[in-house]
Amino acid sequence: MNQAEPDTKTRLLDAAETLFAERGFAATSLRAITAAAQVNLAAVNYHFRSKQALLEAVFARRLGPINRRRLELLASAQARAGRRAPPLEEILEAFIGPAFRLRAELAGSGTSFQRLMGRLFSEPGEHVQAILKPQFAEVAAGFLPALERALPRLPGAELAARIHFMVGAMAHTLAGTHVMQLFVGDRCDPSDAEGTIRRLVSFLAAGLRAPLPSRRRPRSTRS
Amino acid sequence: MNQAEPDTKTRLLDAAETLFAERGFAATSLRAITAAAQVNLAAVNYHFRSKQALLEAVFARRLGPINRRRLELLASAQARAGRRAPPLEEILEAFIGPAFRLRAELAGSGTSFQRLMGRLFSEPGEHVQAILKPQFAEVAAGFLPALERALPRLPGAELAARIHFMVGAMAHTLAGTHVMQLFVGDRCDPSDAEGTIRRLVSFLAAGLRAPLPSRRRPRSTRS
DNA sequence: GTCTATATGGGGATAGAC
DNA sequence: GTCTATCCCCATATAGAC
Repeated sequence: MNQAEPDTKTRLLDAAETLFAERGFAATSLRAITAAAQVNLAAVNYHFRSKQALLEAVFARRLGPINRRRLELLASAQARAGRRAPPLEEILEAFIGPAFRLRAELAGSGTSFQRLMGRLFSEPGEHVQAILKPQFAEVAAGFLPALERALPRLPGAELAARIHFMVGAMAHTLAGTHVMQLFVGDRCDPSDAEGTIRRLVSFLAAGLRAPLPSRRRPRSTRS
Repeated sequence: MNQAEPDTKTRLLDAAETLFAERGFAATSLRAITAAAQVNLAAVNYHFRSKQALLEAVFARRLGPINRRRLELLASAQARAGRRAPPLEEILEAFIGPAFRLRAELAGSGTSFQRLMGRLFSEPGEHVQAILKPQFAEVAAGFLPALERALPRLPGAELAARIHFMVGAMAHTLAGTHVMQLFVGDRCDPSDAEGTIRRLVSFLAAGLRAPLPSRRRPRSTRS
């Protein structure tokens, strides 16, 4: 429990989290992880069964608390709203906030897990998907009805597409993009979690409330 | 030039495009690629120099035309608008459309490249970033001023953040997410490119025009 | 241009001493 | 729980015959 010298298992989790986030799962060798953790190579297969199981453990450690916090915040927003639907902004804040506040709460390693989580959404591979499915099924069951109530006039297919966009914006921001430095320069401060959350909530709320797209664009812009 | 039997180089590009999109770069072996292309293993190092160079060739083949089309569409929108700024929706359509119309234009392999491009935005690794930088610098130079003119009252830092969100939504949609099937079921038809473009433009235009987030939320939602 | 064969290194996983 | 040593497979890349 001494923070100066965590035990082997924790050191492995920390190192794996960082390296998986930086290089991706397939490109990270167990040798690199054990070297970074200053642990023997065989320790991975003793404490975890395999590289795959190590990845699962990395996620299990963080994702549970995040999703619990999400549902807590949603529940308290619903309690405040009484019988009516909570405001869209509060629903979004409940979903987004816990993920982005990791960095502040965990100091060093919060950043890595944010990046890892962001990347994972667009990562292929069935093992990865298998990790996330049960975790997200629970939050989906809570947030989907809330969003439907907050946006009662939005058709289901449209809501589905917009949730898709929303997750994309969030995941990309969590991943801490690289390419976009070209567009935006360094005017974004990624360590300003509260500012990022406010901006994201404002952007997404407006997008989710957007008027339905017309079936044909008003002015002909044929490609 | 016979489409029934493309030459070895093209077969390799096609197979690499598909497999990189499905499994990621590091997780795809040259053996898998040559097997899928029904080509000898050594052909990769004859036609391209290395695995890395093969990836670059896969991108060079598609990204150039897409970005050229983007700038053409932007230019024609600007021509229609005369001295005024083109409508935001037309700018977005010019940026988004060409990427999503790949699928229709290329039949089979368009889908793979869309997925690959979407994933690449959040992928780490300097080689990958090095591929995209020069390509995107050009489109950024065209679109950034156009967006600034279309959103004259938006502060620069805010615009930067929102472009970030925009790219995330687009990349995630291109990647053809997996996890989100839980949220949305199968109510999204990914083959409906025009529908997706319309929805994305509508969502993003509203998000980009969103009111500035207040520095403190009106109602206290402390975490 | 295309093949076989191989060089060379790194990967995950494990056995068994301590 | 931790270490050394090693098994065994697969990776990229190349050499050289055809």
